[in-house]
Amino acid sequence: MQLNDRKSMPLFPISIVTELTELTARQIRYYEEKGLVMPKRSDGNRRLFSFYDVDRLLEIKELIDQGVNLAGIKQVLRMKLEDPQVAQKSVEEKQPSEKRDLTEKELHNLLRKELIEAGYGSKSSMIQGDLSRFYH
DNA sequence: CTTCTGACA
DNA sequence: TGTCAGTA
Repeated sequence: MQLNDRKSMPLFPISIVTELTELTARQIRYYEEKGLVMPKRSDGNRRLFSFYDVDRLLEIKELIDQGVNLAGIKQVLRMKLEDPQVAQKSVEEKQPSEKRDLTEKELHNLLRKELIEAGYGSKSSMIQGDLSRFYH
C-alpha cells in the first residue's frame, strides 16, 4: 500500500514536529526514550519523523492533556494495535466521571474490562455493543 | 545554525 | 520538564 509508505516516510526534523504537535523537543525526545514513538534517524543521527509518527505524537499529546501518565499511554497504544476503537473509547469513557488522573492500575483494569467484553462477539458487533453505552 | 546526548535542578 | 554544555 503506497499510502502507508508515504505516512511512514521519514520526512521532517524535530523542529517541524514541535510546531505540528505543540510539544517541546525535550518531550518528544523523552517519549521516544520511553518507546512511545520511534522516528528514523538520518545523516548526523538526526531524528526524521513520518506523518505516522506525528499522528502518534498528537494522540500522545491528547492523552497527556487528559492526565494519563506515560505507562497508561503505553497501554492505550498497545491496545491500539489490537483494537483501535475500543482502546480510544476506554479512555474517553473514563473522563466523564472525574477529571482526576488515571493511575496505572485504574487504566489497566479499565482496559482489561474492555478486552473481556470484546471477547464475547465478533469485532464489528463488539464495537456496536460498546457504542450502545453512549446512546443512553 | 540545528540537533543530539547527558546532566543538573 | 526546562535548560545548559560540548558536539557533530
